[in-house]
Amino acid sequence: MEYQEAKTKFVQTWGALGSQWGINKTMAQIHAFLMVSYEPASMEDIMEELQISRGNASMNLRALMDWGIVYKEYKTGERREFFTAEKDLDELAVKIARERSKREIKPALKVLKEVSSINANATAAERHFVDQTTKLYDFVLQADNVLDKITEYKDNWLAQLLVKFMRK
Amino acid sequence: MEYQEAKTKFVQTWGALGSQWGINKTMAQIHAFLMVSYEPASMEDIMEELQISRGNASMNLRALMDWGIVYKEYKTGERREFFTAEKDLDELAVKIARERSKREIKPALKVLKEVSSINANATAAERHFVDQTTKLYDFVLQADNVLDKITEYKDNWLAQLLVKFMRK
DNA sequence: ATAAACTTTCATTTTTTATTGAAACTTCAA
DNA sequence: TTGAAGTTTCAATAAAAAATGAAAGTTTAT
Repeated sequence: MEYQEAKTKFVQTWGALGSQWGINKTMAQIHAFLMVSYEPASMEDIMEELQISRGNASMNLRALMDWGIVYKEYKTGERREFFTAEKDLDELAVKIARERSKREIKPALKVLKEVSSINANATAAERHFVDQTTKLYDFVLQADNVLDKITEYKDNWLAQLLVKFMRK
Repeated sequence: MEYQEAKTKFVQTWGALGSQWGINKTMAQIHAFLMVSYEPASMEDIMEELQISRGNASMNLRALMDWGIVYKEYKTGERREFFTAEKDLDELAVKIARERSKREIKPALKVLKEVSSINANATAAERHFVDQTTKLYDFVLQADNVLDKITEYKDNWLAQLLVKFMRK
């Protein structure tokens, strides 16, 4: 396989993976492209490489910056803006985990708490509902806490986790 | 909040969450509904509760059974099939983790290995590409291994994980 | 202050994904 | 072995999500 072919394949695959995880395809592709770019890329570079429109590039770059996994860079004497991706994988994982916790897990917890706190124990079905949603609340809360703890380590959390589990 | 209202809210919320995680909305809603159903539900019950067509219900129930998180049940003397959800949350998490590893992580690893193994070190850009994709391969492989290890525990893996991390 | 160089926004269009529903299929009791 | 009761399939349709592109908005050098 040639370099160019490999690069395209990588970007496409990462994009497809993204869309299975609730991140839109282009957003994942831009990130993939920047991850393997040796130098910061301009918006033109990105549009060219991924064959996407200016608007699309602009919106997805903004989203990536909101997530904190892509940065703007300025080159002295250059009017244009350049972009780079967070390349440290531990840092990347931590940022993604935090963002998803904030956007998805926290709001879900709120709803779980609400629905599990209703006053309903007249019938067996009602008691079962309260019981199940309470368990789910506890479970998700605990999972979110583990995520928090893990991301506190930042550097090398994954390796540490593996060691811990190997030891068992 | 009343029982019925809470139930609907729970099903809707779980459905929305599902679609952010690459599981389609109806599939997640059916699962949520079955999770909090006191008794096994028939396809009619599900169609009625979620206001969906027979085909939709059938296809998504099949998918849930393929994932191993919904089971068919037969009642003696009843022609119809009934469905229940896996209600043990540890078991549920393990099954979902395994399924996604198989469907998404394993194929991604294969591509990462491919593209990181190309013979390309003529330019700095090429060397950077190989370097980055190799790191990514190692990282994802390690993450997948941790997932494997964790899910081996089955019962209570989450609590154990928390304990391990608290101790540190 | 101006205009060239560049970026952002958002109404419209395209693409992708999910849903419907009717026909085909299966199962079982009589 | 038939047909009623139920389930599955899949081509057609609908809904949702993403992408386009042109106009509006910024920034900066002169």
